[in-house]
Amino acid sequence: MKLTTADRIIAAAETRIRTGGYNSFSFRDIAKDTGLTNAGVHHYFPAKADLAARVAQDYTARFVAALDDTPPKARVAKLRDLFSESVRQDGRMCLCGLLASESGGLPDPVAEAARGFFTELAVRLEPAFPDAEDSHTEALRILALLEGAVLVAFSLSDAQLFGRLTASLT
Amino acid sequence: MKLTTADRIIAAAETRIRTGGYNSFSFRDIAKDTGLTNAGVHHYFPAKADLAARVAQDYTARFVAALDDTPPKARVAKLRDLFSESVRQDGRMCLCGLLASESGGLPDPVAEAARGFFTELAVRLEPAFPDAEDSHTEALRILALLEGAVLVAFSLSDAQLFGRLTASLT
DNA sequence: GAAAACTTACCTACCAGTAGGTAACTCATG
DNA sequence: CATGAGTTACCTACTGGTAGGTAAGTTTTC
Repeated sequence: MKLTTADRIIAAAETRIRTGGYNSFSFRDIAKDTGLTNAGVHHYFPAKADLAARVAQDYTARFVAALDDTPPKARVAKLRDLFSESVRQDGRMCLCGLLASESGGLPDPVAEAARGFFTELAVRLEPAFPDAEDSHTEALRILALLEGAVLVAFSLSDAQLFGRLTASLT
Repeated sequence: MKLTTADRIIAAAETRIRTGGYNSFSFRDIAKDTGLTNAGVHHYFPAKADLAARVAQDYTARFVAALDDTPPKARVAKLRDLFSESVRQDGRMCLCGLLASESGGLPDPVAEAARGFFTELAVRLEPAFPDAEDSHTEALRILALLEGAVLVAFSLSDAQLFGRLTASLT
């Protein structure tokens, strides 16, 4: 199954954003990455915000799908694995963690898409804490720890560090 | 005590970076903020990387000084307070957390300055864990949790959330 | 009066986004 | 089955605006 042009654009944009953030890439960069021209990219995504929001939505959807396919009790460990892969394989930041941190200066749809990553995943993590007093906060605590661990490991360029920082999540 | 022009530039740049990241502000923005011109800002900081690196160094120095003034056992709580203030008062991200997440696309001196935030603070947190097997990792774990909590609270625009996410640090 | 602190004026490079065209494909009609 | 209408997927060429940065002059301060 071949990737559509739109998907290749999305993939290129994800890589670009995950290395330097929303303002670090241009349509021309994406054009070079995909073999298109500036206008060719605009044909699929009229505005930069459209593209970035779509990238964040697709990224979130992948995580959501993986959690929905995992029994509640195993979801924390599953999410840790997903984040771990992200750091280890790509040596890159979490896309939505990066966008969230920049969200003060982002177009609204992009900031909202980044927010969606946390709210959507939190909902899927809550069933993992059936006995907790406040399972929502508990879920967000997991996400905060994972995001922080990715951030520190990424900054220090130490892929193994992520595992040590999140050892408490079994 | 009046602020020097250089310090006003640094303060303006810190605010700008903390809302949208390194690539979201320009010399012209800083000029407007300080009442100077584009070239006036360049007079103090020849290149953008110089300015951003200096902002990160000053930011780090403030945290370092506060921890050095605090007895080892109270440092984790102190750092939590500092981060909490950062979120509550300003409603902004941690400067070095943001820069660290963008560091894949940043000039080297800036990325290194952001890294310095973690390494410097980790060293000061280690004495808080005299019995730990690996006090360095323990210190980085604290930093990861704090950064993640700031990130999530910032993204969801919920200042109180930070307190709940970091309740385990007493 | 010399150094420090600026300003005006400018350059080159790049940005997101647009106007208008073209080649190829789909699909209904005769 | 052929034809023409409409659509998709691009491209070339360009716009107004902004980016970081600089050269040279003016003002302020000591």
